[in-house]
Amino acid sequence: MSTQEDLLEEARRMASLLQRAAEQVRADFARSVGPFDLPVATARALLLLDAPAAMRSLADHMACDQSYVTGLADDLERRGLVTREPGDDRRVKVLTLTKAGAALRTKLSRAVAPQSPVMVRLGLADRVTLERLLTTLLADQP
Amino acid sequence: MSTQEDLLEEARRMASLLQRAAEQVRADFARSVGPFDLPVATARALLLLDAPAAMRSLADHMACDQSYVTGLADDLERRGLVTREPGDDRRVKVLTLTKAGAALRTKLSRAVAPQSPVMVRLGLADRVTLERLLTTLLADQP
DNA sequence: TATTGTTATACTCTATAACTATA
DNA sequence: TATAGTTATAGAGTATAACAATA
Repeated sequence: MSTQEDLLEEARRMASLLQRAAEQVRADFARSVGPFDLPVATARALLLLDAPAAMRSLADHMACDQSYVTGLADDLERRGLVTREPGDDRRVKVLTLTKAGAALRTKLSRAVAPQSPVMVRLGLADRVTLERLLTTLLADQP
Repeated sequence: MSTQEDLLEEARRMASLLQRAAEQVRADFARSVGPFDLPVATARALLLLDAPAAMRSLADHMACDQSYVTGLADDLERRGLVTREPGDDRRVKVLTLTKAGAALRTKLSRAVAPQSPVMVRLGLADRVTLERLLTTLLADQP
């Protein structure tokens, strides 16, 4: 009997499962976005632009650098999906969906969410449990 | 009643939690490997070389391209941790841990798993549940 | 003809640093 | 002084394509 080895093996298995689940989520999102001819990051930004938002705020929500958001905003603007206008504080630029942007965002959200493996493969009770476990796992993370 | 926006929001929240959990696992692995002065990918290869393996086989286990393994094998060999010798099929090169490689692999495996956040933050019952949910989520994946 | 491993190169994603214009 | 956004550049990580040796 080897309790220590069992624990190590369990840790390895859990780590692998979490990595694969995350990869599945990424791959599924990319697959859902594919038909829309949008870069994945651009699609993610579009979906987050539920309401008008400062670029800095979008960077926070995407957990990325502000300089990266500049490129995404360029792309969204080039495609006519957002406007980029000064806010009250004139350093800020507010991204607001155009009519076309809102329409595309709606189509995108209809394509993305229902096909998500988490929503398809797990029932409501399981999703609630999974959310609780992952939240515990991530508690007090920096 | 559940609107489209509610579904999207739930899917997004679950995706985010899974991404963050996976990132936590990666960060923890990197932190554990840190003191060993090995690149993360090299450390991962070292841990997988439990037994001698063809480079192609290692690429399969790491889910990466063969050309990438060439670089890892170069690194491991440079450090004196593996030998790289022709197999029966002389196209194949077999990676085998040296004495130093085996010793380092043992130390590494002891350092990596025990402080894993999954093991520390979740009790046994929760880990069993999480494993069941993730396995369901990943069932029948290509 | 197909496969292993190698090499050189290219690509994707994202961050860092320096800058400007406001505040 | 500090912050929002921009620009140019750099780096990590990994793949692609062409190739030689072997099957």
